[in-house]
Amino acid sequence: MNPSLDGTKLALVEAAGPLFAEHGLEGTSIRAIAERAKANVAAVNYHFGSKENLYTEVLRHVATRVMRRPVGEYRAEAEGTRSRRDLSQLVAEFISDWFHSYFPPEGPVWHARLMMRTLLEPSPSLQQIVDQVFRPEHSELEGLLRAVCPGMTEEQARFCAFTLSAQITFFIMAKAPILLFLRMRDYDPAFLDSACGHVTRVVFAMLRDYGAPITLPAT
Amino acid sequence: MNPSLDGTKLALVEAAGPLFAEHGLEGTSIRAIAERAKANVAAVNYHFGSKENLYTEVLRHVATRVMRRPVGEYRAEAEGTRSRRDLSQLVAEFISDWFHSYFPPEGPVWHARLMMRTLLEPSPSLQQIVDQVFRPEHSELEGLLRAVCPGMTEEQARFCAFTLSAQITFFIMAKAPILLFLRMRDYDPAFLDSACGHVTRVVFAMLRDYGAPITLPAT
DNA sequence: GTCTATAAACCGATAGAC
DNA sequence: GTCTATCGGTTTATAGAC
Repeated sequence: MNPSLDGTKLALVEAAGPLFAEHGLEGTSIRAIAERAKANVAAVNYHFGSKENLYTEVLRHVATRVMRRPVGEYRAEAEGTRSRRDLSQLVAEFISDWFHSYFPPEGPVWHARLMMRTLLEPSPSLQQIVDQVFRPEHSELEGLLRAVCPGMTEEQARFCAFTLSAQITFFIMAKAPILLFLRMRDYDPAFLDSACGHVTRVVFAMLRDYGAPITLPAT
Repeated sequence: MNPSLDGTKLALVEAAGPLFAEHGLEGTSIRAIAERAKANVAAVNYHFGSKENLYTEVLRHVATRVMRRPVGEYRAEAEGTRSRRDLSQLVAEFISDWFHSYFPPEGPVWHARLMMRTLLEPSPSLQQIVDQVFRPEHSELEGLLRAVCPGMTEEQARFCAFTLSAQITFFIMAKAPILLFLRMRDYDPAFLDSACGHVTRVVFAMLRDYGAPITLPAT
């Protein structure tokens, strides 16, 4: 997507990602980034001009590359499905896929955390991120919801999408206190399955309340 | 609650609150706090020993003073209520009170933002905050849910409480992008009413799905 | 393009006068 | 308890050799 990311630039972006996600823009030093990228202290300023520019580049990198399987596919499938059973299955699959895409069995979850942090913290490129990432994705999500539940108004679909986003956002952002609260070391697969099951159940109850012809499939 | 907060100490705590909420612990300098509090640069270290201690003190101040009407009152009332209509009314009132307590018509909303930031960012006193603030409050909330919906297991009540927290958390944390997304300047009362109405509807659908004998009261 | 060296500013914390 | 002055450390950013 962005061929101008050569070796060092790419290394800097990939080193900065997890650091920004964990410590924020102000809490991450150029030195820490350079050290992690095995690059020189001056590399960031040479390649990006400033730390803020690098932050923007990292967000662009995350947004254009590593997002989950497109929501639009589910929406298209939902629009062509009539059977109550198939529609229910489709929604359940979407929620599960979507939930677990933020908690891969292995690998870093800093993409999600960085996105979440960008939501919370005013960043130099927030307007850009909203327009280029959140708006299109949210639009697809609303389309999926309205395909499943044709009776919903636009505003209701928007709020339902918020409810969906809120659930996953919460488990990502509040991970540290949740773990302390539950006296756990890390989210284990069993907990994630329970959480995903609860979210699915809540979303089904919500959509059914709004008139969707769906029933929670037996596990 | 804490009588040892005299003039200057109180001024420092009240000056630091909004700054910590907006810029975080690392992003807020002692000098900025002192300037806002019209105090000397050395005042923070003199009165609190360190910036981190001040942060903890601010959180304690927020937690012990400005939180909403205690959840325990609702729980106690719910445990003594049998009528389906009264129980429904009680739950609806609780959700509305609780939602709107985070969006007062006037006055600062930095309390909520600071709490949210504490959720996101590892702070020196997170364990303390979890034990002293989140755990008791969550316990009361779970109690309320189980009083309304006696069939729920402990784990189910915990997840339902998470769902409740997630909804409000989302509207606070993601406020900036939501406003950009909706092309609004600020949450207006009409939007907040719609949002609260949606949250109420979702929670009712969820609790009914878990077996609670409640019905959404007509507005 | 990569490195060293360093400038210029800022930070938290403290010593000491008042 | 409040203030000034300052220390020691870190930050971003840059100048200049290679």
